[in-house]
Amino acid sequence: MCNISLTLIPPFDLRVTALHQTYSQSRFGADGYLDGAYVRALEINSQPLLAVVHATGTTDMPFLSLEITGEGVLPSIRQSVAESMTRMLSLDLDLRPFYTKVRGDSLLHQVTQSFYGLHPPQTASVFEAIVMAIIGQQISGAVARALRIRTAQALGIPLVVDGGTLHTFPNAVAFMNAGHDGLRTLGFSNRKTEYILDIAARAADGQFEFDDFARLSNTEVTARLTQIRGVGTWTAQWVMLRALGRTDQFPAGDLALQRVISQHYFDERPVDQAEAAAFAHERWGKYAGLATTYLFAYIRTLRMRKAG
DNA sequence: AGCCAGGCTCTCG
DNA sequence: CGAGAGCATGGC
Repeated sequence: MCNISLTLIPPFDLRVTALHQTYSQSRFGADGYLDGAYVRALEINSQPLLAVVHATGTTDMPFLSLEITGEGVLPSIRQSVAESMTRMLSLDLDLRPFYTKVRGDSLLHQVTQSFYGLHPPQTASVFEAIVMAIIGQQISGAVARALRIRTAQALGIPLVVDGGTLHTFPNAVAFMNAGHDGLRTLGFSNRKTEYILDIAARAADGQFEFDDFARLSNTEVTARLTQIRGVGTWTAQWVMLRALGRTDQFPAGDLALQRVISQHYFDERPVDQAEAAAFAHERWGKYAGLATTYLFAYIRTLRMRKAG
């Protein structure tokens, strides 16, 4: 199987980007960072496969190559896998204007140095982003991570890698087959179970295609997504950040973001959603979504420091 | 033990 | 309209 080379805009650090996707684990559901490679279990045209991305060179001048493994993988899908990886690793995104913008920012300048070359990783589908966001609603990061892993392991298609296993993100039919009881057993609340089953039905109905969202403005996407039960502004913004690459989105309703803003820019004085939104857009402008990614990278290091 | 987590919906003044 | 209850479960 020959490799495909992927073009990108530097700086790009594969390790930092992949570990952001895996919550610093070697394996997290469908994503892995193994032996220096980003590994992702994908289902393309009902075909389970592994996409493996290797990097050589430096962060400022990296070279990426894509390898595809799986049984009976037809050469004809190689191009779609390459496009998925390009999108999921935000390879076409230029970080430099953002770095320039935050040069004078007391917190973000430091964070962008620590995570230099972090491109905001994306989900494989809009459906995946919606479900992942709903899982994360209200509950702590630890609970959300446990639930996400449990869900992938129970409902995704297993693919063996390096003696371990990665699972594809469960498709809509897998959620529907699990049904109400199956999802409750995994630890979803009654409400979230209902939301996700409805969303799975919509996904199976073809309502979450990338192409349909691509031509919609942020406002239009928000309007469309928040019509769905279980999806509020916060969730819609996360979907835009995680699946649609809208790097201007700032989920100001997010408690963790409000806290970090309060601590670093308001001398611990609590800020509410409106204040956080006004601050973020005034300070980071159209890069507020990139600021979100980096702030969460930073927030996660705080938690790990606490735990470890 | 009890309270809070990377929200959202529904209900009730 | 705004305020408040309830939700699942892991960690402190």
